[in-house]
Amino acid sequence: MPELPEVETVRRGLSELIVGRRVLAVEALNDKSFEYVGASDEDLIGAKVTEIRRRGKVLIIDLSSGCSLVGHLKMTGQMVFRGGSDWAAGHPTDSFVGELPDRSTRVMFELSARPKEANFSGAKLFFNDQRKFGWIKLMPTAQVEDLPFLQKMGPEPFWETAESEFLRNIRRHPRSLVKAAILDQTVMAGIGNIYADESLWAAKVHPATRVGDLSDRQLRQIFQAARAVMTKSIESGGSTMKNYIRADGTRGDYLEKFANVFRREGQACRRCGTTIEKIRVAGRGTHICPKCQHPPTAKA
DNA sequence: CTAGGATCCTGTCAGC
DNA sequence: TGCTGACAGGATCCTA
Repeated sequence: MPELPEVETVRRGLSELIVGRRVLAVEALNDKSFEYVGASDEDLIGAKVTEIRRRGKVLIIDLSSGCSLVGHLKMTGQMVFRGGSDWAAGHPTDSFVGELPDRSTRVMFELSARPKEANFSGAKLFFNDQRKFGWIKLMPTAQVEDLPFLQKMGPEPFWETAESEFLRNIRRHPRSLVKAAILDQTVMAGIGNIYADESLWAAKVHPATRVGDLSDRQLRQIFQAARAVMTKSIESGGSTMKNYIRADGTRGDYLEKFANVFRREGQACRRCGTTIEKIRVAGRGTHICPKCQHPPTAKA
């Protein structure tokens, strides 16, 4: 699930809540969810959280020990903080608000009080992940950038050079379907299934179009749309506990606030009124307006 | 080298 | 009700 805007929301939330705290204890309830890479518990227990960074969909929690906790939420990961103020972000589920740990909890961190924190009664950070695809690795901070996945990663959408890098990278996949190409993290960092569909709808490009059949102008429009929709999502706060629970107590969906096509099949296109369809492209569920987004066989 | 499909895992939902 | 298969906000590994 979590794509760039959601991971950024996690980063901002955790920055407020855990920077300055020390790690008192860690418990991995699923071995594959927590891995030591050239580091041990000695690099974790007692270390203070100094900064929290993000690269694409990867979260990087720097510690005073010279090591970092590097995490990927994949499809169903979420971070939940409990202690004083409660907070949660990532893939929205009832684990945002239920008692923890629960059956989706994979790793738990016990954290210290901050200086001058009044009435401290414990602080815990939970990494929950229903499908167990996500992971957290403890490793030396200096080695984080050498992770193959980060080495190959394309530009952040907000970098100055992002548009030209995106164009150069995506042109290396002329036979790919454009949806598959923009989901490729080596082309551009941070896009996932939601923002891929939203970007292509905004750029009026059909997701099954081959990259080689698109003009530079169309590719630029896709890039601009992706950056715009992700910016808007970050500003609206991604998916957090706060917007998961409606005022009346029922469960809401933060997509309601900005999605034009994603999970809107059967509803009217906000641009032309045509019924949104759900199809399958590049092995992923894909939402389109069949009128705005011309099929690949038609001349664009 | 690129492109496409299977795969990792749990949970839910539609259809029989 | 109970079973079965499809599918899910991701990325890697394997094959052609």
